[in-house]
Amino acid sequence: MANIKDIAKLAGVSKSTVSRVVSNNGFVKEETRAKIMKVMENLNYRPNMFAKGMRTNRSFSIGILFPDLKNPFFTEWYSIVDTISRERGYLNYICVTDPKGESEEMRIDDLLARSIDGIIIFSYRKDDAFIEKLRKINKLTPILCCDSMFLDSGLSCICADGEKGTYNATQKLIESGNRNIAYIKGKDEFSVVDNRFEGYLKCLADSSLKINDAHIISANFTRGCGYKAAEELMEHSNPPDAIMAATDLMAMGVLDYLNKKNYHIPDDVAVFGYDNLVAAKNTSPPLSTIALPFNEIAEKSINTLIKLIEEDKTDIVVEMFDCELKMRNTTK
Amino acid sequence: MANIKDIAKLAGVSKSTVSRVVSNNGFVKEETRAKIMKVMENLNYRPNMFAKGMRTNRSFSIGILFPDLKNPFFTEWYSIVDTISRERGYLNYICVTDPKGESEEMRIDDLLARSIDGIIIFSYRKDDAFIEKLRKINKLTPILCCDSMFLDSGLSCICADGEKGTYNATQKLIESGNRNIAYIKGKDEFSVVDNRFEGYLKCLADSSLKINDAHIISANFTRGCGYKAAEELMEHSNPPDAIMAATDLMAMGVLDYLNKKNYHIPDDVAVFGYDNLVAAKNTSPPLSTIALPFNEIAEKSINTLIKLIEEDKTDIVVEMFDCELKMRNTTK
DNA sequence: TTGTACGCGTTATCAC
DNA sequence: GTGATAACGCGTACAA
Repeated sequence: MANIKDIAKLAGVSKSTVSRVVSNNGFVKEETRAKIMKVMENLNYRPNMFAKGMRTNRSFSIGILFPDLKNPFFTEWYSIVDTISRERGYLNYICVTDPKGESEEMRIDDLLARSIDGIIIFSYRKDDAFIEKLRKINKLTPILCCDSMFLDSGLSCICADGEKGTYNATQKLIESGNRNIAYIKGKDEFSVVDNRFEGYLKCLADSSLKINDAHIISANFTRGCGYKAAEELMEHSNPPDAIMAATDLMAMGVLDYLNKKNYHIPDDVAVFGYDNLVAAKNTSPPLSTIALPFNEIAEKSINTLIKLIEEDKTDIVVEMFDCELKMRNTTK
Repeated sequence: MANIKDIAKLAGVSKSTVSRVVSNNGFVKEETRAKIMKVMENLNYRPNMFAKGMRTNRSFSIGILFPDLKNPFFTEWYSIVDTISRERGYLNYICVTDPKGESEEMRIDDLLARSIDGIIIFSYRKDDAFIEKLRKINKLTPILCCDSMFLDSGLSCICADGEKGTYNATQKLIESGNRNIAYIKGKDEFSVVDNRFEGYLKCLADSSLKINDAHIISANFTRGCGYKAAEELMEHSNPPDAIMAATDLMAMGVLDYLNKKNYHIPDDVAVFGYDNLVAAKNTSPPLSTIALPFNEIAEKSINTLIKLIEEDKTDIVVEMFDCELKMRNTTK
């Protein structure tokens, strides 16, 4: 691949002049610039990132940690993020972390060893030692968290207000006459969406409805788990008249069960999901759910990280986005 | 951060000796080695990847190009690939390419500028100029293609035998008495799965069934497109008694339509998908489909690329995996 | 407005 | 076994 010296020779100038054109700083005569640009075009010149990085200590690489790529949320989110990073000259390392075990910290070390410019992290973990490590790293390499569980950790964080969203959804169910509202939450060790559950609890309390422990189930985020949770709920001596799930995927499992058992939705049982997956429009019946402002969150995440990288490395940015209720046919 | 010179000074040796210890090649007296190791430990020394890369032209990074992350196939595939690359000391850049436009070539240039060690590519494109460019790059930087469309392009390729898989599925439908088998293929400009279509054509020909042009629809890989295609097929004066789709996602759209119009599946119309998505088990009724050997393909892809990188850079490896029919309830 | 010269942290090639 | 030294491609004072 052509280097800056080749360009200089062909354009009949010195490499410093080429460098000035490439990095767009310093004065270059318009004519010279045009000529150099043309040669670069012809040779399809790209600056060597190693050499550049050695001088500037910047890699224009970002590390992104996902705990689980199978969740459609991440891919949706990443499609947007990748577009923006490319536009701004960055490329992303994608690391899939294992929620069990130490792989998160190891992946972070791998990334750091490659002198990445910043890190975006979706995580299951939140123990103090881990947070402390992140905070330390953040002093040199900006970290952006995308889980509400990091809200008060002294780290930058862009996420959706799952508590408020769930609160509003619960309220909607209550307004429609539901009084026995069950909730399928995530397993305790994966506390990513715990704040959603908080919204449910808070709304019941505010509405003076009693919280029935038998109506709260922990499941593992899969459709199958949603199915089983619904089974457990509906076979209970006092079955609920509405089921909320912390994710659409689990809500779809609930629908699978209810449909199979010929329950009438929403009259026998109402169902509320969370995420507004594309697939949620096509369930039978179409799923009422809580929509995150996907695009805004994705755009804000990457733009914020790049801002932190390029401007104020040690700033802490925290922003929460409101969710929106999508009332479809699983609610009255 | 400490560099090799600091270590050398503190250990009272030259940086060449430190380098020999770090990269573990060349002879160093055990005593000297121990002393150097200790100093490195104390200063928490990490080699600078920029300088190292500049010298060796190796980044231990791999670039992966996906045309569309929303297809669950990719995420499934990548989860496996990422695990293996980490084990072998690599990290992956993930680029989402835009099927329309030149973004593929630009992303490849971006990757090359970062001196990635190898490229894995899933692509929509296959024009001669593009292939030629890839072939040229492949002389220096190993490229592995994961689409059957690259089979005869002189590039390394690991993929599933979509032609044979579709041939077998078509045969199965014919054996069950279906005679009017429609096929929903991809748009012509996105020829990724054309070989699947070939299998359909070949089987019809081998079975002396007439190919009805009105029963062949090009659609755009979404669920909605599958729906519309089914609508077009079923409203035709001579509707089919079976519909095959090039992907499960489109087949699911077909089911959406047929269910809505209260067709009886599979008696009125049989349906066959392709991909064996996790979701295909949960459609109503559960979708008969063609399963790719996911894990094997994923493992083989990354291991092959790393082999090409580390051993025989210019070798060409081609391997095709057989598919397996999953007969569920959308077929007789 | 442009060119010269040097250094960034490594590894590789010598010579000792 | 070890050390000096030359690259690798780029950015940037400083000189012209």
